[in-house]
Amino acid sequence: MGLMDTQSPWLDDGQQDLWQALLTVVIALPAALDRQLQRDAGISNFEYGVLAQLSMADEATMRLSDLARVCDSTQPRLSKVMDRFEARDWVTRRPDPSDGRYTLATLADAGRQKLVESAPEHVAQVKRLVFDPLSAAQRRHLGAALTRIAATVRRETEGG
Amino acid sequence: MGLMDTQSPWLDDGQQDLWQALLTVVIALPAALDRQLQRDAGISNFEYGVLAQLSMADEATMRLSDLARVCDSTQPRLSKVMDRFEARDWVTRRPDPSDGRYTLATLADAGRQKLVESAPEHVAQVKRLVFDPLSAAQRRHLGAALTRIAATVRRETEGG
DNA sequence: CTCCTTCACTTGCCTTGACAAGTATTTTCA
DNA sequence: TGAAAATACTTGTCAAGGCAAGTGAAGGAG
Repeated sequence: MGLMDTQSPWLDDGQQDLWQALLTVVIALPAALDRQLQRDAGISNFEYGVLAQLSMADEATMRLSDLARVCDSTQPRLSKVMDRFEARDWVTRRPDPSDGRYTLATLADAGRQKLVESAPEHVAQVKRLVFDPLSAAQRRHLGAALTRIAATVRRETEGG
Repeated sequence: MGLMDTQSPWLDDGQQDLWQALLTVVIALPAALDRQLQRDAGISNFEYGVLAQLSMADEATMRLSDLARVCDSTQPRLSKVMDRFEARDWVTRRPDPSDGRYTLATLADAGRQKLVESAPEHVAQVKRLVFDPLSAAQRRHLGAALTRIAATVRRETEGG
């Protein structure tokens, strides 16, 4: 992480290849996930993530602000998704008894059922697109590198 | 790439970590790039990519359909961006003499100037967020893994 | 106790992007 | 040769998401 890393205003050839591949992945991968979920389950990748995160929480219940953070979402975006989910009885909302400013969201039975229905094909798609092309060693390396980048981007998003 | 890879309907713990990091990167990284470019240059990451791809082409000229493909874009999306660019004299459009169905886009001087102005801070941001956190070996591994995933996703997008 | 600030969430306006239909040009084939 | 199909791009319509302003609740100063 010396000076050279940020000094030259251009990327060298090897960096260009990495960068182009990363651009393709960050653009085309979410689109591919959205297509599969939209086709098979009628929900977006983001909506799936909201259901999945809620399902993993204690009592299947979270504060909306926490849910927004783990879903990499803004509050207005999550708010509108929760409107749709509540209309379909996939979740319930109620004020947090311990602090009326917070809102607690709980995954309802119909929402859990939707998630369980959607999961197998979605997980299979993730494995096809991300895990199957890689060896076990490549997966380890990829995980390590992405974890570092994700941490850096998170710092930038929150603090910067 | 044995049966186990696609058979079980769930991800194991190591896969979960990789997957969560990848989700963060594909969502938060484009957002961080957009913020920087919007703030410093008044353009989106996608618009920067269009200018950059055009600038690298022979004679700074490409068919719109080719440009859309290398930018991972649909045709309507690119069409509207070209409307804005043409209004600012950043590009010119004309029918391809060899086949009037194609449209050739050429980067104009003002467009190249905008790109050159915007590039240093943008490239620095890319280096900060993506390259600086990694060792040289990690960069090689990441590039190899992403190239494989990108190829798989591209096949899915085009053929599937 | 009252007012002000802070905090969490929601609402309204606007831009962006996707999909489908429309237009213009070239190719195909009877 | 002339109508039909294919190709490349543009336009129209609609939903999704970002930002700023609005609402309601909790803490703090006077």
